Amino acid sequence: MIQELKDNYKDVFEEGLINEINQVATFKEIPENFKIIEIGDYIKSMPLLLSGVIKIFREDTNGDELLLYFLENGDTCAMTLSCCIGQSRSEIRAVTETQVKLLMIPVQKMEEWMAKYTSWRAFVLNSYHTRLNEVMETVDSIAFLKMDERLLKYLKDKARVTHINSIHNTHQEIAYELHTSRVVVSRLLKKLENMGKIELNRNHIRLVEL
Amino acid sequence: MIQELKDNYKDVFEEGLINEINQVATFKEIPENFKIIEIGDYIKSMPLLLSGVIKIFREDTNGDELLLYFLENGDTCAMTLSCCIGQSRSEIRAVTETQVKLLMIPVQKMEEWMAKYTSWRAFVLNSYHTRLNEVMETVDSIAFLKMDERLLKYLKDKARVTHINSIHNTHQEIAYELHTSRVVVSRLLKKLENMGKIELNRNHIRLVEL
DNA sequence: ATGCCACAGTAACATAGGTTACATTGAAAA
DNA sequence: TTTTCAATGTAACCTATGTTACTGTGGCAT
Repeated sequence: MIQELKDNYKDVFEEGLINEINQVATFKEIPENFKIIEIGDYIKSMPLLLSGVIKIFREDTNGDELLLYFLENGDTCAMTLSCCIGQSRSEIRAVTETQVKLLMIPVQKMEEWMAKYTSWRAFVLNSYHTRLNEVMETVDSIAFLKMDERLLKYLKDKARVTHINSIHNTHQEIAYELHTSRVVVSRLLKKLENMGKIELNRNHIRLVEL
Repeated sequence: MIQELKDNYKDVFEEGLINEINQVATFKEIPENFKIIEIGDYIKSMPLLLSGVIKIFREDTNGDELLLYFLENGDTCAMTLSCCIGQSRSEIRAVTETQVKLLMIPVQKMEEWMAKYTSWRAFVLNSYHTRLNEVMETVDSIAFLKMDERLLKYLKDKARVTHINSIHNTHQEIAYELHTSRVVVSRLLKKLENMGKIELNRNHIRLVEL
């Protein structure tokens, strides 16, 4: 029995389902900063996150990208869910933020379990619900917040999901994820530092308050 | 038997399900510009759209609002779906754009059918998939497009869902839906008119090309 | 016909954020 | 230690969009 599966999902799935997952799922360990899914990919199996953090990106036709949200332990990517079901291509890119452990579940099992297990149906629907809310929160950020507020939110979100009070990123990387420019990020970070909200160091940023 | 139910869903749902829907659903006819769901509402039954167009809005804490997307014939609001299931409050506002006809389905039936009917499961999952993609398209618009491009896209989307080549809105109303100001909308509409893409008239705008 | 008023046009200005260019600095490599 | 270079700081400028304020106008009500 895969230990993380039992630890993370024993209160979510009934025992029979956990056993089935244990039998058919493939365990994978993937290093930090690794591209798991690219836009346009066909999805053959559904990932279930056991540990670590995954970043989900959206990209436009010019290659500009934007961070949509983070996936944490216990999450699954609803985008991938619907790609599995709908036989359609991925609309997003998934990149590991930290080292991750995950289970890959064959698509046909997904369908089978939808009919068979109440807990699986609840899980799938709940994943969609969570993801939908997450994308809407992203809409809120872009539509209603100014760049300095978005930047601070980004830093706090990143600290939350990684459980580290310190962000190890260059300004350029942050700029890509927020779809702005390095100069703007540097400018606003300095402003946040002057306000006493963060401390700037080379290659990492410390949040003063969480 | 509700005629629109049969007409719209005979290829989507198996006959038994259509009969069940016909028995338990309540038929409603609602006039144009009517608020169906407000942010914070508890949802007791799930709406199924038979005809007409519904607008879905997001709002921030200052009361600023933003159009997320339109619902058309055959759609259901996935937000509502997940509110039903998760017992949570609505995160969005729903307003009729045209007169609409819809069926209200009790929540407990939804759950029951998830176990019983393959076609219902497919429908629910497909709704989530579509809605998720729609919100992501909204993210794209806000993140990657300039206001004049967003404006033109808005006009085209509205023309598409209403099947009318002419938009009957004041500049102020458009400004609210795009979360910008009336002056900006007027300015950019004039620019689009000069480019030959639209024709401006009092209280309505005609799209030259679709 | 006349007055009223919501709607639209437009100028002038303010500001956030994007762009270019260059200086400074910390840390790793030689 | 010295060199090197990615990372950061910062000034100066540009553009899109938001804001304020005022004008013009079509159509309805009296």
